[in-house]
Amino acid sequence: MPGASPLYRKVAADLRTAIAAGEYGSGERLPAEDELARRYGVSRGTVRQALAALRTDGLVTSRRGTRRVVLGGGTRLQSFAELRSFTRWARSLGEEPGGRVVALDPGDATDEEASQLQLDEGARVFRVRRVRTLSGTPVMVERTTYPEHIGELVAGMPLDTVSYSEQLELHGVLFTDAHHTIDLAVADADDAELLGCRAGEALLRERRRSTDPAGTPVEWSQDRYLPGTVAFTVHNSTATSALGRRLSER
Amino acid sequence: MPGASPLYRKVAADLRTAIAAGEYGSGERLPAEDELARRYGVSRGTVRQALAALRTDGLVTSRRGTRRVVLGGGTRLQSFAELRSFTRWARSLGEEPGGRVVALDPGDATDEEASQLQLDEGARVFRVRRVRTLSGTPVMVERTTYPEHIGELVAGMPLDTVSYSEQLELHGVLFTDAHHTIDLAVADADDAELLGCRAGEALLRERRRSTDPAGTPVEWSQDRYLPGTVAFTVHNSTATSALGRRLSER
DNA sequence: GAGTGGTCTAGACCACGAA
DNA sequence: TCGTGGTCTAGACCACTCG
Repeated sequence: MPGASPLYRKVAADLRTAIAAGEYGSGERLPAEDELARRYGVSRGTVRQALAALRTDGLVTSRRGTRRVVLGGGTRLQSFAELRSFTRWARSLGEEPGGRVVALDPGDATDEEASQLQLDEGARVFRVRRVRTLSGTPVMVERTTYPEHIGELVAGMPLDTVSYSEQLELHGVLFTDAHHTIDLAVADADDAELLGCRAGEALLRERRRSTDPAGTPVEWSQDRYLPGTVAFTVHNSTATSALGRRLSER
Repeated sequence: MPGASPLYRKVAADLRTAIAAGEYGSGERLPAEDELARRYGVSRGTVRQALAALRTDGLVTSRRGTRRVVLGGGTRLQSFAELRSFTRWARSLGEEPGGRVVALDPGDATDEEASQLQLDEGARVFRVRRVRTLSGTPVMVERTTYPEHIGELVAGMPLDTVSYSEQLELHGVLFTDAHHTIDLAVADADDAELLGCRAGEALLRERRRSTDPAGTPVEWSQDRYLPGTVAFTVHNSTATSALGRRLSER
């Protein structure tokens, strides 16, 4: 029946806009599932699929016995694509993303790189270091390690490529899962120079391991943000818990 | 049919232990859905519900056309309860959780508190400030604001109560959703004294707004961790995106 | 072309919340 | 008690991957 995108996505999108438009205000109750099913001319299962998406976004509650309630206040969450790509994220904010490649070198995988990318120790990898800017202001230093076959694609791109992500997707490299770790790091001399801060100053660090649909690691990245430029937001609930906390390893 | 917990949870639990036991190693393919359905004597829908849970935990991939693949390496994610409660989290690590109440006062809600807890400005709230320790070592300062009716419960508890969460649950206060924001904060004089660090030093900050099943805010908390003690981990994918990134407000 | 996961339907029963 | 969401079933068709 559906042409482009699944039915439940359309229902979800419609509900999202309805909520955004204030049709269902914060704290109000959503129509019952049966009612929505009738209204959209789909089965209850499809409605539930749509509502599950709103649920994990933290847009609505859900509990047995009562209609769903619209939750207010939450920060807008980002699509996976926006989250993974600095460029897309910046654009979605209306900011002008930029970047400058500081270094792009092949090398042999360190222990950590090998482990994160599931390569043999000493396997060939490509490392890219970039300063990322928002409307001209440096906000982040990005150190990414790619496995050889992907790194070669990156190395073949013009140095002023703004978004490697988008280019890699055009080459058929898909990113579908990512595991993030967020903590603090201390700016080293390089960071300090690139970001215009003092060495020794604390930075917000995000380490990220991305995998493709088959579960093969395609990227291992360490991003260091200047304090006060970004914050990370997470929604979770008893039903969906994507967040964790762990002791820092030393 | 089942008494205590839904069927799909049991299936999910079983698959989780099988994976943990190495029955399906990292990178290996899981049995097909139909096969699992037969094996567990449930319908395919139920198996899919179980697998969806493993999916959002980042334990397995999924894409059309191929069997699911077991993902390796990811840090173990925590249950919602472990995540929300410092006490439970510490216990799950085998550490001894501790805390010392520094201040417990009623007061009038500030603008931010009123907005986060969806109260009228100037409404009565309770504020608790605590130092949290892991096996005796201070790692975090917690500043929590409760709406009046919950704060009164907290105020009625013994000062050496280790876990307010657990006590509140016994009083029927349920936490089901939370929205977290993670960024940096600078230690003020109080933080410095309580944590034994220098004032002005950077701390890892987590701000958290928790709501009950009806969507009513029950807690607004700001936790500041000593650098190097904890890191936050998030898994997300094209299918489930609970993570966001946003510009810091100033 | 066979195998597999993604989507969708129709109907059933249960557990919980609120009146 | 009744409305509602949670769970479960059985079956169908499609879209994609891979040999």
